[in-house]
Amino acid sequence: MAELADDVGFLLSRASGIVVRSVNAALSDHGLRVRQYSVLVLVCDSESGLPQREIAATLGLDPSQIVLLVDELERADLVRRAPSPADRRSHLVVATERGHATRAAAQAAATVALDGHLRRLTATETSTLIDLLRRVIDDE
Amino acid sequence: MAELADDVGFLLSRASGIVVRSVNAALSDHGLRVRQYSVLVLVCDSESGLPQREIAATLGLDPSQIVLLVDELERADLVRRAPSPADRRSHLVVATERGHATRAAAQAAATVALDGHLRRLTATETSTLIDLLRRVIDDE
DNA sequence: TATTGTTATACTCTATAACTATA
DNA sequence: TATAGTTATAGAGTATAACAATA
Repeated sequence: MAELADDVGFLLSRASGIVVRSVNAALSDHGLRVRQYSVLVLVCDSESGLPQREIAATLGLDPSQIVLLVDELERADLVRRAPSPADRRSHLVVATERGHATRAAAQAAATVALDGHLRRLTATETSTLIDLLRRVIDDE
Repeated sequence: MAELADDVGFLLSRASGIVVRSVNAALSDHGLRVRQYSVLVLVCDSESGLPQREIAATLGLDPSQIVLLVDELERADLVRRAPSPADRRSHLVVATERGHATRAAAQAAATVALDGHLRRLTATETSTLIDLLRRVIDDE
């Protein structure tokens, strides 16, 4: 990896920066940024809500960061903290009606923004990229 | 892209975060972080130094950010600002002897850290990843 | 007028440590 | 004693705007 243009680390952070920036711009119409959005998506896709610890693990963030993200989502009435029936220490983060609706609209906007950056890749190449990125991540 | 695990944006930022974190840890022995390091690499690989504007464009950063990065590298005696013969507004950032030596050692450390995350990918797959990332970036 | 480098500022993201209430 | 959530803080990264010197 002599050249910077061949450095996977550099390319990853550059690509990530570019994509995150434009997805953030697309999400701003919905009052979201990528981090809040990814929490919302996880919660919406869960059956009966998720404990914050699990959200943190899935997103690779520290649990203390989830607190603030959920605070913001709760303030916007997109999710709420429900008591966990099994463990009184734990909250289950559950999406509200408004949360589900916002997620759908936000996801549509995010997809458009993302697709703009993937338009030079075929569907097969995009799948390959996803597979390769997953294997880099799983390695952690 | 229903699932978060299939979202290229999420995967990119997650992979980038993981790799940057461990490359930063590897570079810390050399008093560098990835952003300073990437400036150093660019400067070392240039024939006769680079104007800051060009560094900014290549790295996708704002010129005002380059000022601080070059300040730090200069303070560590890894680069120096030389007057540009052609344009008195512009400085050419040039690597010092110490800069070249540090770059070599830092690059070796960064490569080890990076390879740790790529070990599940074949050489061909790594090349494919590089190609795909470049095409996502070029699209900007 | 436009461009290079610079300074300043504000905001977001990341990283830790410590605290509380429960288990 | 360990774990879930929380609070606090500091540092790094990102985004803009404005300015002086020079083109």
